[in-house]
Amino acid sequence: MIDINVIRNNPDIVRENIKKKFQDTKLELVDEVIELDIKNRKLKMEADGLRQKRNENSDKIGLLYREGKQEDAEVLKEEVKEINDKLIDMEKEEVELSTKIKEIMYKIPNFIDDSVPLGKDDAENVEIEKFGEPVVPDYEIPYHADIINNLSGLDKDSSGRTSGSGFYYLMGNIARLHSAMLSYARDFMINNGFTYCIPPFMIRSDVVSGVMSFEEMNNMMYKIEGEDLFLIGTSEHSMIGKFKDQAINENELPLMLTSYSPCFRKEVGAHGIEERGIYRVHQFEKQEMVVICKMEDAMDWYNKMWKFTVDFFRSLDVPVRTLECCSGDLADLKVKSCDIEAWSPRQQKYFEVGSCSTLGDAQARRLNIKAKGEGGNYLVATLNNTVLASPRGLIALIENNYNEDGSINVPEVLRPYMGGLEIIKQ
RNA sequence: GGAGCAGUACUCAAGAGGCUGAAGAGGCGCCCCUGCUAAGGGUGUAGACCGGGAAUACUGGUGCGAGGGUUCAAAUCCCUCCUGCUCCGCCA
Repeated sequence: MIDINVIRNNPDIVRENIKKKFQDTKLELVDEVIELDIKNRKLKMEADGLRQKRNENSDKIGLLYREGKQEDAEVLKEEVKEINDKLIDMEKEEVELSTKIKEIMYKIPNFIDDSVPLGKDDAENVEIEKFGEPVVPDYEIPYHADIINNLSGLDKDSSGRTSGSGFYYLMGNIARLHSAMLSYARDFMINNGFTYCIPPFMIRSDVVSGVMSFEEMNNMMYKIEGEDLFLIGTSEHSMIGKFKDQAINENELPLMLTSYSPCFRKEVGAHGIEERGIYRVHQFEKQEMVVICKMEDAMDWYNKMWKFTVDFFRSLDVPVRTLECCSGDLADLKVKSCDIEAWSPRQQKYFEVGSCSTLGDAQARRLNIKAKGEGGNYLVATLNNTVLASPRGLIALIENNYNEDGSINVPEVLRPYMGGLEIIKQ
């Protein structure tokens, strides 16, 4: 969500931004919202004038009553009644107009950063940098689900019976490895100065609509029946929602938070859930990082944040690369975003394990998150990034630490979390 | 889930239909005094959001947990909801 003042004063740069995102069908929204905005302000001026008159008269009525001039008061009462009659329709229109304006403003994409590569869709995302040698062993790496299965670490038959497709039972040392990774990810971020946080796993609809677009909401979020509650798709939702309608003391910025949560996603849309294994699932667990900072610091933080994830995976000896989201693939709220992809020696390509984004002040504007400074309040920037999402991260780890005999090496940093175990084998 | 109480500005808190944008205190700003000291006196300070305006001038509107309602007029009366506290019930 961008500032409507920009549309008032400089609609061309808004149009240009829409074009850069290949959303030409949204161009007409700019003119539409300009027109509605003019109407709205004109109406507000008129209505404010009437309200002023009403307030003045009401005060007078009070005075007249005290002076015992009942009759004069009655005359004024009638006058105010007339004003109120006029206001009924006007106020209804005010609500309609501002609702429409808000709807359109929600649809107009946030300004992308100048550095974002232009492109239509994910096919045009750009590899930025590789970290670590993408090793291809001279033996074949089986499909991740088969590796885990052979180590008695996965039971999808049972989860199918209890919960349907898209769920899993992780078992034994594999389950422990999954938890070890998450614990390590938590400590990794704590050691980098972040504050650990366990948020609510359900949030209300007003928070949901503040942190994501409408389509995302439909495709991702599970709603609790009979309640105004949704299961979170990522802890970013509750972590950003935490600050809804808050004015944070300027000297507390930047807020550096790392949160753990299970994540629930419907995965409706392009890919669906039909994939075998545990790559695309309805439920996973994630260690997330969230930063709230001043707008001018956002880009620095963005660059620090994706680097944390790279460092994290490198500390597990998993080769990764960063893939920058092109303009057309960038969600409407985002200023800039990149995926962290891990190397898959089986597929001999990289696959997504995390995503780092700066939303600028778009989320803050939607949710009314401000900083309290000396010169007044101002909107903050919000950023989020995955440290580790598992089972996806688990898959990366397993493939890259797979031995020809079917066993898996436990990376050194994880051994303290595994009771010293060095290798997982049959 | 049941019962009771409460939600006012940075904080505490008064207010119980109009004279309340909101007493008082703390805090904070400034000034003064001072050997009796984690001190005294004086004085000032009210936010936020949306409009008009070149404007940091001036000005209108909104606003006392949220949303409705009654009224010429609502922090104040009524309804619904949310949140917190206390008690009961239930339960990891």
